[in-house]
Order: sequence, then structure tokens, then C-alpha cells
Amino acid sequence: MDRRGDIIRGVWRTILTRGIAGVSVRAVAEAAGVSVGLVQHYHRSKDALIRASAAAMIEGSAAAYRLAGFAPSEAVRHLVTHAIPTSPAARDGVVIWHAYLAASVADEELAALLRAAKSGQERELATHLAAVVPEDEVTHVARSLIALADGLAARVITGEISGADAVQTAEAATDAFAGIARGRSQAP
Amino acid sequence: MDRRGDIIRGVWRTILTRGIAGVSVRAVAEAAGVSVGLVQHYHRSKDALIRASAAAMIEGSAAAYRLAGFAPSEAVRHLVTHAIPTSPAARDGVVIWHAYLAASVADEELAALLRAAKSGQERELATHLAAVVPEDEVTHVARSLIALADGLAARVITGEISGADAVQTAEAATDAFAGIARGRSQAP
DNA sequence: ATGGATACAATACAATCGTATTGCTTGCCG
DNA sequence: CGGCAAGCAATACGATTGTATTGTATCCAT
Repeated sequence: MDRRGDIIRGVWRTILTRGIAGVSVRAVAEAAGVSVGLVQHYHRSKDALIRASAAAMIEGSAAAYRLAGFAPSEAVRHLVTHAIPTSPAARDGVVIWHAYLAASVADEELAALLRAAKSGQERELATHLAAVVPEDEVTHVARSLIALADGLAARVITGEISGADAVQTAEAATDAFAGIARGRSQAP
Repeated sequence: MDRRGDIIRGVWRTILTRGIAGVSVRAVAEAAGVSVGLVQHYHRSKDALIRASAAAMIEGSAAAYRLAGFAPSEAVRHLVTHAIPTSPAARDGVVIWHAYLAASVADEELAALLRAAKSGQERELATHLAAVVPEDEVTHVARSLIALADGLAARVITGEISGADAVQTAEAATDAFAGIARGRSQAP
């Protein structure tokens, strides 16, 4: 009986069905199958509840990444394409992330959480990129690739392009940047 | 006395100060300096109000772009970097855009609006890119550049990186893609 | 066993929500 | 001049909101 987790998952489900504006303590309680009182027991306010759910999501995907134990080359690929949803289930994560982003304009504490998560992701990518890109370009390339993936992900969730298309674009870009870095040695 | 416009701007101001979840008919009316009744007079429901404000924003930036009348080379630069806020005022536009994106999960009609706007932007960039990129890569490069800019913009609004840094990254990427397309003729 | 913490539910409350209704003013068309 | 449409404000409605309060179980340490 992981009520704490149920509540967090309730927040996510509510975001997905009613949008961030539709998240209320009652809606979350119902989605989680618990009472309003219990939600309050674990989270002192609605804002705190949302922040906790964001923190849980960030921690969850960091843990999944560590668990996977990627080889260096796979790590780069994973870090770039991971943000892009190729299945309905993965789509959810991106939708939820954008909900937090929108909510962060009215919650500086939440904004700080998201900031830290993204720059952590960028640093992680940069360390793996160091093997294949000159040192003075690493930060720059890492930032570009993460941004590209995020931008593509945003268009996938609106249904504008497919996840597969987005991944293909992202992988081509990854090769392109790596190619440039290796002195354009990959011309056909 | 442009009350219609006042109301739309009221929506935007409310999004910026209270987030998309804080947008209520009353809050918008107050921000616009009009009565609740007048907001209802022009917009049959809150959802319709939000959609109208999104449509106004999309139309507004399209009109501004047409008015500017860029030369082809400037157009590419503008279309890529425009989404990236370099001033507090420009930041607002990106924040508002993300608010709409978050709201679109619970409003399919709004989602369609955003979809159409983004793919229009991509098509416009593609036509200007045709002069400098091989035909079979145009769509792909346009998509990558727009996605890159959007991803960078998202990180600017969280305060993680500066607008200037983001623009620099975006311009470097633009050159890189153009460079690749020209057969890597730009090596140092 | 007993006492205090923790887990959980129920309910009460004022505030705010979206929307419907009504009415007053203004301007234009006949 | 009269009438009708549009612009605009006020208010009333029940529903929903966030949160405080209060209660009862359940537990583990003393």
C-alpha cells in the first residue's frame, strides 16, 4: 500500500486528463483513490503537492537512467532521444513535463527544480560527449542536442509529427554534430 | 477604446503573473480593466476566451513577420532566433506560448491551433532555406532548427541560460547545418 | 498497558469559480 | 423620431476551490 506513491501518480494522471489548470486537491485524491485529508496529510498545500510530484518525476527518471547502465555510445543516444516520446506511454512524461514548465511561471521554487534537472541532464550528456567532441565545443553541442530533442518532443505531443520522425531527426542531428566535431571526415 | 484587445492582453498579463492555472474570467477582467460581463459579451466561455487569445497571438506574430519584410538571409535568421527571448518583453511571448501548450492537453481545439501555427512556421523557414540547402534535406533541416530554437527558448524562460547564450547557440547550429548542406566547405 | 506519533477519513468554511440573467446606455438605420 | 442592435456593467447562482479542523484507527516504543 504505497499511498504516497498513489498520490503522486494521481497528480500525473490528473495532469494528463484535465491539464495543469484542472489539478485540484480533490481531483488528485479521486484519481489516487484516497481521501482529500490524506493528500493534505502528506502535502501541506497544493503547490507543495505539485512540487513533490515534479521532484518525484525527476528523481524517477534519474534512477531509471542509472539503473540502465548504458555504455558511453548508448548513453549519448539515450540522453538525446529519451525526451522524445515514441509510445503513448512515453508521451505522458513529456506532457507532464510541459505542465510543470507552465506552472513554474507562478512558482519560483518549482522553476528551480526544473532548472536543476535540465542542467544536470546537460552535464551528464557533456561528460559522455567528451569522447567524441573537442573540449571547447562540448558544452555547446550538449546544449544544442538537448534543446533539439526538447523542441522535437514538444511537437510530438501536439500530434504534429510522430515520435519516430522526431527520433530520426534527432539522431541525424547527433551524427551531424559529431561529424562536424570530427573534422567533417564523414562526407559521402 | 479597443476593449476587445484589452481583454486579450488581459489574458496574457494574467498568464504571466498567475500562470495558466490562475487564469479566471474575473482575473482577466480585472487585468483588462473591464467588467466580467464584457468578457462574456465577447467570449462565450473561458475556453473560448483562451483560444481567442491564442489565435490573436499567432496572428499577431505572423502579421509582424510579414510587416518586417525580411531579405531571404535575414528571414532564416529571424525565423530561427525569433522564438528565443533576449529581452524581458520577448520572454513573455515564450512563457505565454508554453502556457497554451500546457492548456492544449485538455482542449483539442486549442491544440489544433498551435499545431497549425508551428507547421506554418516550419514551412515558411523551409522555403527560405531552399536557397542554401539541398532540396531533400530542407524539411529535415527546417524542423531541426525550429525544434532547436524552441528547446533553447524553454530553457531561457526557466532562467537557466540567458537569451544571448541561446541565440549564439542557435546561430552556430544554423551555420553548422548550412555548412553541412554545402558539403562541408566551411572548414577552418 | 499506555501514550504519543503516524495514517487516514470526514466534514466545515469562506473564497473563488464559470456562467446566466438582467438592465442600462450608446449609436445607427429606418 | 422610434426602434433595435451592440457595448457594457452588475449581480445572482450553484458548483468547486484550497485549507482548517476534528475525528478515529493503527502502530511502535516505553
